[in-house]
Amino acid sequence: MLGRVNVVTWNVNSIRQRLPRLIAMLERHDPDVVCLQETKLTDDAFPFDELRDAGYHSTSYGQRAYNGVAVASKQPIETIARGFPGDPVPDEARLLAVRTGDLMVASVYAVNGKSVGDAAYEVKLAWFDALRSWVSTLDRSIQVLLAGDFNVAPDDRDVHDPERWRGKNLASEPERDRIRALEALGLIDLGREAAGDTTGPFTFWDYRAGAFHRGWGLRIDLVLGSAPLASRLGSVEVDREERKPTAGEGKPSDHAPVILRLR
DNA sequence: ATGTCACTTTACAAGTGA
Repeated sequence: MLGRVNVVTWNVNSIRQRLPRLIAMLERHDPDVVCLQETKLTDDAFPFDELRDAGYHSTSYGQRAYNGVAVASKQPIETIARGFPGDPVPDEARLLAVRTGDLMVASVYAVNGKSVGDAAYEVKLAWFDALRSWVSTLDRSIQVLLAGDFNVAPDDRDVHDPERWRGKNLASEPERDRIRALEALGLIDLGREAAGDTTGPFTFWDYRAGAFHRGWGLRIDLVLGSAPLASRLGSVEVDREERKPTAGEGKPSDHAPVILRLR
């Protein structure tokens, strides 16, 4: 008998800076599983003790200063993968896959790509191709979840101003093709599934230009589930309050937590 | 696009990445 399970994914943009807000988020949403991105610290500096005190096992795949992904869970965690074969930037900590409870969960932080035409953009596309190859090796007849910051707005409903973003990094067609390639393997965009044919909900607002205040958001934090997992879909919500400077101690991340509820 | 933030360093300002 499977119980209700809540999963949160959140790009915290430095777990050191965000720790008080992270602990408050855990108390607010009481998630069973949490996927974190941009922890920006090495494993030896990860706040395992603070998370344990909050009731969570946790596992980190980190690095100094940049990137870094982690998973926390109320259930014990078995690490499945740190990174994946063929990653064009293997020194960058961008994927941590685990087994916890009855789920296989990967915390994902995709290459940003900087801008279309930049060398980093080509790396981004190659990174997604390698990710696709790895996903193709997974048993997708079990409950698999890829959760994290994919740095791609899958279609025009996922950007505040489609014309302004047309062809730009985070919204370009080659990037969107990479998301569709993951969907072609049977993964389902649960955020879109839950939202239906509407705009948003957005998960990221640039720190600059007062983007949050002006509503200049993007939906780039995704929860992609295998069919057996999607069959348990309850809801997907964005905690946009958390993006506000006033929402907690210290400053907000530029990403809001995404809460996936499974039946 | 860019009114910011977080990181680093032959560091105490400036470059990088987002």
